[in-house]
Amino acid sequence: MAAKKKTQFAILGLLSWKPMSGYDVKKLVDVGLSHFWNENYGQIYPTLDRLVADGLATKKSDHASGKRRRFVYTITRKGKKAFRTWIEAPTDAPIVRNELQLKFFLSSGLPAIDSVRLIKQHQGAQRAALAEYRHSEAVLREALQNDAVSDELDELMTMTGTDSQSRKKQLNTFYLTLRHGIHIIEARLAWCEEAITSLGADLANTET
Amino acid sequence: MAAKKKTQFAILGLLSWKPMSGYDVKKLVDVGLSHFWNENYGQIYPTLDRLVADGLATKKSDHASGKRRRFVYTITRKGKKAFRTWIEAPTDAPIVRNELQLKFFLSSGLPAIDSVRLIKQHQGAQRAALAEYRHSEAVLREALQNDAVSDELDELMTMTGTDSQSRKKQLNTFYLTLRHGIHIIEARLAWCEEAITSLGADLANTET
DNA sequence: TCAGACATGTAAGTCGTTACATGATTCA
DNA sequence: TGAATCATGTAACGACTTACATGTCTGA
Repeated sequence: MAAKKKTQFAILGLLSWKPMSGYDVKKLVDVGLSHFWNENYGQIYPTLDRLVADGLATKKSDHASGKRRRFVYTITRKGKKAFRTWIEAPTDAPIVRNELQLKFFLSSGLPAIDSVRLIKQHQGAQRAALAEYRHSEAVLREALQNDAVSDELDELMTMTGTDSQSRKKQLNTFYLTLRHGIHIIEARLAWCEEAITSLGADLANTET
Repeated sequence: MAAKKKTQFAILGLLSWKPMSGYDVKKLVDVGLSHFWNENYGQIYPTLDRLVADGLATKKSDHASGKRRRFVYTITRKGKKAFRTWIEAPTDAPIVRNELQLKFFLSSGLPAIDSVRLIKQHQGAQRAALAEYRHSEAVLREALQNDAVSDELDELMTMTGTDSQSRKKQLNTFYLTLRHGIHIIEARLAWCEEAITSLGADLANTET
């Protein structure tokens, strides 16, 4: 029939940390999961309502005291159970749609110089991403070593609802998740170097 | 409104090598692009018809001489132009949906031992994939060095319609594409090691 | 003969993106 | 006062997956 409703579990997992709104969900996904996951409002709000319909979460208006209207979703016991079941179920292999690789593969009939141009653009984007990740890595590493979070991190920790006991564990999870992103980007950059060298040799052979 | 019709260009790119059927398209995608792309029949056949409707390809019955019924699609001049335009257009960043990373990130509230189990399963799957890739790598490397393709490869080269002049270039593209997959899998495995070590230290700290 | 590969297609349902629509609050 | 951020949602349109449906040919 159809796919696996992973959006539901992703949101359920975030709610298992702390009750939050659709807006909070979006922000946390963007900040914490962006290099291997993404969700958008068009998915999030309907999914939250569905979670409620399925009894996995409850919806409460948090509109009091002259504040903005805001709906906070809280995971139920049934929701926690469903989340645990999902965690323990077999995990699908990573799904990747890499347009650069697709273009590179398909453009084998074109001059090598075109492929090199393609790869160099990609290389630039990956280097920029790496620089950002390296910054976050430094911030997290410092927090882990000094056992004290910076202002920058404090907001994130508040959003996740982490209490002080589990803070270090949560930080380490963030750190390791980021390390995964760094490993992947470095792998892509290593490939760029290798491919450019290989195609450069081609160019030298055919053009001299 | 909606997404970018990359399936169309992926198929167009394959047709730019050689006229082929929907079945051929599926096989080539599975063999050559599987670690960074996938298509299925439910996409392929409608897309091929759409390509024809848009004047980017033509459809011919290849049903003669007691053979099976078979429809072969041929790229048109307009199709080639559209393909070139796509190649030269800005390339989207890779899109990844990594369920393992998602689970790992979300399960930070669970005991470290659960995370370790999760990662070890993933590690096993990645090791198996690496072994397969290593085999293909050896086959391709040999073909490149000896300038002679094995039987195993010959079928692939026939499918792609490569003539003898561009054969070496085509082989090198296959090789580099595969190298990308190997870089990525190695990065994932390196992360697994790192994460298990880190979580192992946690376990030692909290359980002794 | 019979399994496996060849070959084409549809139906149903979900996923996912983008644009649109609307409005409140905060802070410089 | 006006830009940025907070906040919620819908509509339209593809994209994507899976199961189903059907039939042929080849080679062990």
